[in-house]
Amino acid sequence: MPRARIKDPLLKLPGYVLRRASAAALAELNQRLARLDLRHADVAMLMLIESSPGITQSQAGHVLAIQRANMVPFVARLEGRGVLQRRQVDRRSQALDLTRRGRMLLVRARRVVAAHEAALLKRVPDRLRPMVLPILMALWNRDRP
Amino acid sequence: MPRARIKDPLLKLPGYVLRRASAAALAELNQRLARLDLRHADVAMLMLIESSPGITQSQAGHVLAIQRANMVPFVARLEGRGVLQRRQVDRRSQALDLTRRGRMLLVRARRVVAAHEAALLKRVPDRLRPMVLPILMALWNRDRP
DNA sequence: CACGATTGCTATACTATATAGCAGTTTAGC
DNA sequence: GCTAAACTGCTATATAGTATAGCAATCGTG
Repeated sequence: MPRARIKDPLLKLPGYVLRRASAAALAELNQRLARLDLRHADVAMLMLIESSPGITQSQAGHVLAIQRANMVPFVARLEGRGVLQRRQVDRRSQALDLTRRGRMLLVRARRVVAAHEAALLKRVPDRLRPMVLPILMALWNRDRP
Repeated sequence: MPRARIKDPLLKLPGYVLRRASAAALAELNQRLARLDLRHADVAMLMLIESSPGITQSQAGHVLAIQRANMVPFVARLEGRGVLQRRQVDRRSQALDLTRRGRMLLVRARRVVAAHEAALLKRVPDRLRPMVLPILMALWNRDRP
């Protein structure tokens, strides 16, 4: 006989469920991206640079909430991989651009991300689906784009 | 003149916003808990043990998604702090129980968590609020409790 | 022009999470 | 009952993500 089923007393706490949902989704996404040898943050960066070519390193860090210090090895890795290149915009700022290779990789990465996002949304009942993004944005406290 | 405002092209992706919202909420909670010298995982553990006294270490790890290997220093720290105690239930399993000190700390921690959760929900417009938990549970893929 | 703010960087540290393997123990199937 | 499989706690180790402090050079503004 299996021991009495343990109940998770935290399931009523939105903050807790938010964390668990995020962790699960992130792990899933990273697994999907593994075959492109990418992590979720890489794709976020590529998409951001594509959207704002020539964005500076510090601006990118600001948008993605990556600290200056952590941007250094992060960008260096992507540059070393040949998916982005840095360009001196003045004598302290580095502008970032996708390389041809980066753009091609991004095409594939975007497909993976799209599949992931679709899978996520599909778990939500139809009637609730339109509320997903507004609620997440509100929880993020980022209603103003 | 300020450079053209950079737009975050990821704001339409629920998975991305989920991650950002989770990270922001978690940082906020940990800050609130700092004055009790607790982290979010500590409180989760305390609440779980309170809800299921005598739960074994491995069961607790299973519910909270903490791996066996990582449970060891985690539980040791809480035990060293005198908020929980371990009890040998058979010759391999450790049952966990709150100490008196643990129960008293939990009372205060729960107030902090409640304030945090309330603050989270308050950011969501009234009409959407009832959908928060169902949506997060669905995204977690954990509809079945 | 001078001062404060910004940028990229190094070094470092801490948290969270993950894997592999081990010894002892319990459970389940035969 | 005995053996094989599964489980438990543990050590050791590795990686990812995040955080702080401080530095030198540079830029923007008053």
